[in-house]
Amino acid sequence: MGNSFRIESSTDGSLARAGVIETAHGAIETPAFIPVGTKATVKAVTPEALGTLRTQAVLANTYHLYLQPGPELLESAGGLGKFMGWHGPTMTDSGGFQVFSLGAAFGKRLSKFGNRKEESEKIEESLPLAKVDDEGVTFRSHRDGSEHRFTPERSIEIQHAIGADIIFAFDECPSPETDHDYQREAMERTHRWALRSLARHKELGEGSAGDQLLFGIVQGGRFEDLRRESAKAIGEMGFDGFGIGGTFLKEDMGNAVRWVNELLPKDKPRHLLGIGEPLDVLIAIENGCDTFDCVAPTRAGRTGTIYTGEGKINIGNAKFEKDFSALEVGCDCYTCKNFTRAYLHHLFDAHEMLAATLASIHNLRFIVRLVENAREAIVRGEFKKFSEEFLSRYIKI
RNA sequence: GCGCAGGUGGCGGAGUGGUCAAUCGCAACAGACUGUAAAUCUGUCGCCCAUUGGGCUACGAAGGUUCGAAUCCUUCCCUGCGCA
Repeated sequence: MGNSFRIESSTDGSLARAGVIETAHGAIETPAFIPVGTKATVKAVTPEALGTLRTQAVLANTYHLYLQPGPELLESAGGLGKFMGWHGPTMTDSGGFQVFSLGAAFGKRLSKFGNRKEESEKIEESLPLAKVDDEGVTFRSHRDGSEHRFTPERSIEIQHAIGADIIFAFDECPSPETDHDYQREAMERTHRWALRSLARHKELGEGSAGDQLLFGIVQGGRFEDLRRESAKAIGEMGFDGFGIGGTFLKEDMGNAVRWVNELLPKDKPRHLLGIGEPLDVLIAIENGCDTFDCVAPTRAGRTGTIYTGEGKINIGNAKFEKDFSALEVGCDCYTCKNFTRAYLHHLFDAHEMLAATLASIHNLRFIVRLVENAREAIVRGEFKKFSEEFLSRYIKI
């Protein structure tokens, strides 16, 4: 596997860098925000619109596509991109995150970020749908309860069938509530799984056309020793790039990412998994990440939260009923150029499907543009200044 | 005019002597959402103070029975259906 990544510029004083990842379906100029299209669709947004808002790649999910419509179907369709009508680069997550979301997090209000305040609300216990052992993970389908088993090998096989340009090693994503001991155990297991993922990838000829890039995933939670150990181990295994996975406390994310990126090989791309609020993206870039995927822009958009330069607004609020200005004045997205806050308010109020589409388009464009601007700033050598200017305006309302 | 069925919080609709400021749904108001179990979830939702809690006014209106009434009785008003 030749190197498919080159750095165009990097800044002094931070780990931020601008580069290009070459894939079989085109280049990704980094840093880049990658929208999530779990089930081979970025919810509510057409591929055409994704192109217009200058999305560079889409990330789908192995677990979901495996359950529906199944890897065989995707393979006969000519691969993920062709199937979904998206002709740019694609990625698939390995299913490792579902170890968490269907496991420890199942039935609880738990996200990638831990809560420093123990909001110990009594949460009704529900049986997890995922169980980890050293060999792999046994899942129960969230759709029909049927039992399925993922191993690192199986995940890679499925990802080969799905055919995304960048695929990920199968990992265990532990809960933010787990302690150092368990984080170590999960990390070590993830390392073993990484080697197995890599081995299976090679056996299969590195992708059907030999052109799938495999990224290894760093774990270690919020613990510095584990993060560094994981970065070192995964970094030496010979992956085409890296994913930074796992969970942390909100305020520790920047550190966790920095610990890792100080040690990962500089000449390979680093993808921060599942991060994507505007502030977090800037922190990630500053600390050396090249790409990030996140459901936040689309999920928030679908549920009425709109990103603006001054922070997030909830468009359903009564105060927007007669606000005939754009969602964000000066925004170059389709939604802002053609519709008003009052109209979006009405669409949400009326539960119209177009609400989700227009809001998702805006939020995606907002964050894609933020990252585009960050890239330009890196190239100019002014990332720090750019970031500070953005932060000074972007207040959490 | 007679007969029957009804009148409950913004709306729909439970409740038919005490644990009822009143199930539930909708609407309203607000919040959350970070590798998507998500076009989802949570909270508030008579009025006034309060942290747990307390006070007040309420189930068409007015009287009455009862220790106690949204629930029982009387009269009145209104609505729907049927018959004249």
